Amino acid sequence: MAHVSGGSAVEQLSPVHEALSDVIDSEAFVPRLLALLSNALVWRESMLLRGEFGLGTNDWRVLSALAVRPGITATDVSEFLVMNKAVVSKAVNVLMTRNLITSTDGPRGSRNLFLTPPGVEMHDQMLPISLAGEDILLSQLSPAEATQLRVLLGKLMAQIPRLADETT
Amino acid sequence: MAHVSGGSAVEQLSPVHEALSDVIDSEAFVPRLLALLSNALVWRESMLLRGEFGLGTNDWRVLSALAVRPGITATDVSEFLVMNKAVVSKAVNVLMTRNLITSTDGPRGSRNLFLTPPGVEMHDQMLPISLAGEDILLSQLSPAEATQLRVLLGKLMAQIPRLADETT
DNA sequence: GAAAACGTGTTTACTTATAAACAGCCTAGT
DNA sequence: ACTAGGCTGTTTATAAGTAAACACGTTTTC
Repeated sequence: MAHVSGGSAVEQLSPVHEALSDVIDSEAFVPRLLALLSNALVWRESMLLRGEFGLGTNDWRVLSALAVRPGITATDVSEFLVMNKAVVSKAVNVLMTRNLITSTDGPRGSRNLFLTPPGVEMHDQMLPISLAGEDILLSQLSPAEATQLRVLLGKLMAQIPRLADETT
Repeated sequence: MAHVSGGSAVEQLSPVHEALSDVIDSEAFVPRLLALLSNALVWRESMLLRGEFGLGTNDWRVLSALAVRPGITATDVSEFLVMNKAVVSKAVNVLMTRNLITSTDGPRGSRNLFLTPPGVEMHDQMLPISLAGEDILLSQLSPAEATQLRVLLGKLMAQIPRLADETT
């Protein structure tokens, strides 16, 4: 082991601490697994959508929201997708410019958003790409396992409010 | 339903398309669940660590890597944590400035990184916060379920290379 | 009916992430 | 020895995300 110059250093933690912190970056630490999986999915989707359609993941998310909930407002999209208002605003701008969505004036200065026919076409082309991500990820799971995974993740989702509470 | 002004719009997709795209933002779509869970965890950890110690999640990640692998280089940390080189470089800078880590000169102009005693102390204070995130998330799972979750996520992890391959 | 409060969406300033270019150093080959 | 290439880690430029401030119009409230 190299000589330590310019200050004291610790080359070995106590066994207890090492055992604990070993977990953090191991394959057993769920938060790390979730982060790596999510990052890989987003990265893939971003690459494919940008490359083939010149749209970002946020644009795609908004487009997909309007496919399911035609006529909702930007604020609704923001809540529905758990997405920042500014991000939605920019995505709406992009989609408007490319004539993929239109809007009608709603109450209180709001605007109801709709897909245009080209928007529907674009949506139909993007959707399979997005769905394929899940297919690839789950391809080694049996149907029963896939179901169980969703059940377990659902239970985890229920704990999100407790994570947020802790910071207050 | 409001009148559509300034262009044609589509208020309703075909049943087939609607049924498909409905999945994307539903509780059954695994990529979305993973993203929401991961974001919530990172958000919580970021808030707590920044608030209590003035360090970001990247600083913490690097610190934890050095606790498990004392003496590794910045490049090693980058690979170990699947983290951008630039991010590691900045984190190392922060940690150096605060005397939480030291370095010794290694081969080829590399530097071996070590925790200092204050770094170990900081690590011991931060670790429980990080571990608590997982505890909260898994708190409604039985031990058997928790194990199964890790197994399933492990199978998903094995598919990450296939996600990356698709973009080439 | 004027003033305050609210809800809409946009803009701004700031932070963070990403990838490519870069400079320095060592090694290897000729 | 001297050049070419391959490492290290840093810097830079660009893109993306975040939160607060903002402007505008519409309700309320007195």
